[in-house]
Amino acid sequence: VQDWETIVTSMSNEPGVARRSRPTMKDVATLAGVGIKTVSRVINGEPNVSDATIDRVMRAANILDYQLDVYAGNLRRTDRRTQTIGLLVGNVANPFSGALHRAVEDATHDLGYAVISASLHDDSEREQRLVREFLRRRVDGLVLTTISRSQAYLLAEQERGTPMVFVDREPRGIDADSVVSANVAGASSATAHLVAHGHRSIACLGDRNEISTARLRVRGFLDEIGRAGIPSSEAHIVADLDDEAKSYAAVITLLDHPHPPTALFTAQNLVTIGAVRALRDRGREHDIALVGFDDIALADLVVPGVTVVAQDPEQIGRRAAERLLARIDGAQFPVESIHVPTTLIARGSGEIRPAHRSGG
Amino acid sequence: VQDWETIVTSMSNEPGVARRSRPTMKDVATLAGVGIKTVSRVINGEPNVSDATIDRVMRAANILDYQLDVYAGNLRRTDRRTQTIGLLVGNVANPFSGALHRAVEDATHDLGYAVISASLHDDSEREQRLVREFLRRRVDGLVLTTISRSQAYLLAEQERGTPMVFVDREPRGIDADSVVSANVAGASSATAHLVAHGHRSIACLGDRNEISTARLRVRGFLDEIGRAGIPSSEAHIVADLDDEAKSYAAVITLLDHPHPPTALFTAQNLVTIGAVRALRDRGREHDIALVGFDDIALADLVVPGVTVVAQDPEQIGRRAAERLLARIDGAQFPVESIHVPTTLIARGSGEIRPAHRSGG
DNA sequence: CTGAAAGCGCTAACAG
DNA sequence: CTGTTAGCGCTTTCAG
Repeated sequence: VQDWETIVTSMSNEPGVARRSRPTMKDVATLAGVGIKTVSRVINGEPNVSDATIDRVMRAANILDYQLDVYAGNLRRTDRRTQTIGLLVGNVANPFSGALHRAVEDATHDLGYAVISASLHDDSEREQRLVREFLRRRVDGLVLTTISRSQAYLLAEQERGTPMVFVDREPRGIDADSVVSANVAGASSATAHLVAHGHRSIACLGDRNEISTARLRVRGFLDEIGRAGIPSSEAHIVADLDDEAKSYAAVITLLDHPHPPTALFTAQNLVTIGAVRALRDRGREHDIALVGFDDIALADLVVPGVTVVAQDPEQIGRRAAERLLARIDGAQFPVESIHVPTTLIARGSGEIRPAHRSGG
Repeated sequence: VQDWETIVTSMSNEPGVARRSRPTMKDVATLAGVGIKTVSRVINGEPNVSDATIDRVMRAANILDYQLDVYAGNLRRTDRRTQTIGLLVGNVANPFSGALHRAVEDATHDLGYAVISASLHDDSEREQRLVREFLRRRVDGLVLTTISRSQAYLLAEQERGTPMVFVDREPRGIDADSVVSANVAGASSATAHLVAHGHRSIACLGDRNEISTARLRVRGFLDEIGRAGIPSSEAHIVADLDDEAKSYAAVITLLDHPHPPTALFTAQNLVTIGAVRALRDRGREHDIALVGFDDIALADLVVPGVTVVAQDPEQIGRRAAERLLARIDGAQFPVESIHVPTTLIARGSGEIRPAHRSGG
């Protein structure tokens, strides 16, 4: 061992220079007195190395605090795996994105994958820039939430064999796996719930129409309005509410109208929160019904409890990750679009009945 | 252009094989009819290339859908930059972590950095495994939330020049930058707020004692209890509540006691939520005061509103990222521990006064 | 069971 | 303004 210390010392940079350089396999090989390929075998857990050699190599690696360079190895490796996946979510600070992220992490962590994550912020250029950054880092697969009109820019990458699974929103211009909520069915069930409680004047407030899920939720709403035989003139639709403030303002406007709707269907979590605040500020939270799409934190503790159609971001993330991992492993099953069901959770706000109007 | 198509076709793999291989700089160089170094110059935006050549190269790169391999380049580059940073947060699904993550992403995105993120889950072994995975991917810097007794395992890495900034919790066994909330001061102010509203029997409910911030918040609580001249026998301390269910159960136990405290200080966001639910379920939310550490979503819409000492995860993340970027750029300022102030937000629950007791 | 040589995709250092 | 050569840290291939 004393010999080793001498070697280690002699390997350090010029005296006086504090920064010691990062050890390579060659350094470990020199210290252990073996060839570089033997170090590679030990570090990667390959067979056909004697126990004594393994021990020598591991001791040397520990002394030097050696860390394999994943990407350097990947360069020569035939399968070109970086053990890294790229995850694009709506916004890492949004609870839906967080739950999705968590599920992807859980499904991939034990297999040694690292996750490069980024926020889309519903910006088309940003989407493409971020995907490009993932690709420049040679991720083994992509889990993507998108906003661009078309994902055809990924066709060449797909042809090259990079697995990709789209989450939350289905892709366009490319045929690839996707895992999304049952948006139409979920929006329908929310609307049906309000209709069942006697409402005929219902407003639907949603996100930017550019977003496919926003459009699908409006469709589900209108489907149900039609089924209930409600004239479309009774169905107010407000779109392009992409943050809480806009939602709040829109709901205030509705409430201040001479004939406000008796119920609201808010088609996105931030829109729901804006609506709850507006109802509260106008003191109408107990007489105007509300059902939101996507669950929100503490919804059961607000008064009245906020009725929602809950999505299942954990399941979306888990199934997307499983699918991606199978593709990375070379599985050849057909492309599929998986729809994850939503769940209506009644908590009070959605069960408010309309006040009897004298006329009109 | 027709010549190019011929070349492209001839470069594709054997006919019948769908999977076209990923183009390299050499492929782009061949197609553009220039040397590989010229391609490198164009792709990296280096000077001294004629406009005509730039155009030829860019056209070839676009035809082939060429994407630079960041890590292959890094291998030879003198500064060894991967333009990637490693971020370890408590739990990507926790709002505090999400806000922190968002701030780090915002501060680094425009500079071309990618963020590899992972969840600590307050598991010491997991911490070290994840940090190792970051290092194996040669991140340019680390932003870390930790739980291990000591971070001395990072000393060699630090000596090697890898910048690291600790967030939320200060490191031990290593001298490095950190950005944390003013935990003691924040807990004191929460406690002082309750004392100022007439409480003398206050319970402090917190996370696992193993976690440094949990200990600091208890210290802040006890400091204030002492300053107020309250005998420590009046100060109930319940620790090791690391999820909402445990917190709920602990609060139920307290409330069912013959002489429950008149006020609660919950020292972590999930603990606060568990307490709110327990108070509600026992119908005591209007007569037992509550102040939480760390803000929670919709706290203002719950009845009564939940008074909290809010942390500032955005600022923590932003300052940590700024510090890290400066270090990556070679800045040599001294190691610092930055304490980010907290803000007391009164919403109702913390302003409840104790009921007058008949005796003792 | 072990090691030497070649080369992955790229950039540094030079030479034109 | 452009190209050639060497070599980053590793794995592959193949020879012991």
